[in-house]
Amino acid sequence: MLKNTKRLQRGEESLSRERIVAAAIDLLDGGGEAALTFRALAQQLATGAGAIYYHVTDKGDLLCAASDTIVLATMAAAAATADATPRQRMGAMALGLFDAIDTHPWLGAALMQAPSQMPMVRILEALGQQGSALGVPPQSLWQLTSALLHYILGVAGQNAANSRAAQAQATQRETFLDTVATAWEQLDAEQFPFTRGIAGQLRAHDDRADFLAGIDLLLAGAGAGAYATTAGK
Amino acid sequence: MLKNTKRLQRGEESLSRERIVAAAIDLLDGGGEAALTFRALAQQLATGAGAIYYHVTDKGDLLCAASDTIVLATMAAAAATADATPRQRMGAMALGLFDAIDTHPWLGAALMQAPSQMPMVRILEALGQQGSALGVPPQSLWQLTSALLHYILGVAGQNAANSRAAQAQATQRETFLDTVATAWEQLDAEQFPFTRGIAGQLRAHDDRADFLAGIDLLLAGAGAGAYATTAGK
DNA sequence: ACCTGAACACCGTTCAAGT
DNA sequence: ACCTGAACACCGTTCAAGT
Repeated sequence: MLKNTKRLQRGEESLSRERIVAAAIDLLDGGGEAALTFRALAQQLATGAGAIYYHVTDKGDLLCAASDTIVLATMAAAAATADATPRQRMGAMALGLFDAIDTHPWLGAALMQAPSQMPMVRILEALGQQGSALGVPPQSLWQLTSALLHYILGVAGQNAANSRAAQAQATQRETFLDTVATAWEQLDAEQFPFTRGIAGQLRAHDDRADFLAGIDLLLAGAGAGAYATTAGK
Repeated sequence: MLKNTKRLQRGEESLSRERIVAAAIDLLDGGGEAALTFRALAQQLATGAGAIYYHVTDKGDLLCAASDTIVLATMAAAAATADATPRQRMGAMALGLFDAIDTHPWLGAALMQAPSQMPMVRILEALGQQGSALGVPPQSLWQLTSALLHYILGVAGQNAANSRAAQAQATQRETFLDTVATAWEQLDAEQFPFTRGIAGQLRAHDDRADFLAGIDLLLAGAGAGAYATTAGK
């Protein structure tokens, strides 16, 4: 069904919010946040820059819609894990988000910019549901979920910044962290003994494992271990 | 001692990194991140936009220097607290950062953008030193400090985004959160039962207290309570 | 050495005009 | 209703030219 008066080529679809969001994700994945431009988007969609505003309010709206597409898929996949305890599903969600941000680094910054919008609400909802199922008492649920959310957001932002920095230097994430570690090791010994000491761990560490360790810390602190006897480690 | 050939008015100082950073902080405090512009900065300093680049590498460098000025003062104040346990000093640092970000909302986003730069390193160092003093075993220190750092960063970013959003709507932070809570209450009951349920708590909650609760969760999870018998609550 | 300010290469967003 | 694309009001950064 054609919505355009203009004759469309075979396989060509009329402009729509979904097509715009899909093209936006392509641009973001390809070249990071800087690559998402209304002009670039218009070119990719073979239309004018102004046409996009007919389907999208804002650049913020666009970023939010792009984020939501990915978050929706990620959370649905994690929630659907069969034969899993609430604790395991919670881990799957956290890990799913971590990986999603790893493959779409722009997602980290996008989530930070709209903390009360749909994508974050979806995450909050999923964490809250698993927390309830875990048996965390209602009075503690707010603090636990918001702490988890803040933590996830912090990791997201950090990863986004790191991959942005790595991209700016045209190096891999790994060699970028190595540069940072070396810089830390050359800090003043009097002022920065601790940072100098852990620089090596920065080089060796496993982002994913550390991320999960933080989630464990929060859940353990909330006493989740007490309710979840079958918690996966 | 004048560095300029040009005759300077009484009280006028030649351009310097410190003067530029101070002016940048003024602009940021006055109008948020959007207000920091090389043109605005040049005007405030009665100079040309290009002159600033003689003292500052980048806009990123400028933001980093501005952040560091505030973080340095904040951490020094918290570390200097007399008659305090390491645990209390840790709380003072976290709270000091929270308040600093509250009065300088742009700081939240700025810290997120440069996670391995000086301002964040200063925070890492301070947390690590207190963690050591607390008696946290060296093997656990990396995970604890990086989890704390991520968490603080997440809260920082969230606060920054909230105050940006409130400013965009020209309302107070409080009425902005009220708007969000109302939106959450109108979400689909089937899909978002948890979020609907805690919307009220979003309205009533105390940011500062929740922030501290998260820190407590992490420290408790790390077993810090075991080493710190005199931990302040 | 330090500063000037015009110029460059971009942005997001708007809007008269078209179909 | 939907699209076009020029125009507007900005950006950060550079650089020849000045002192």
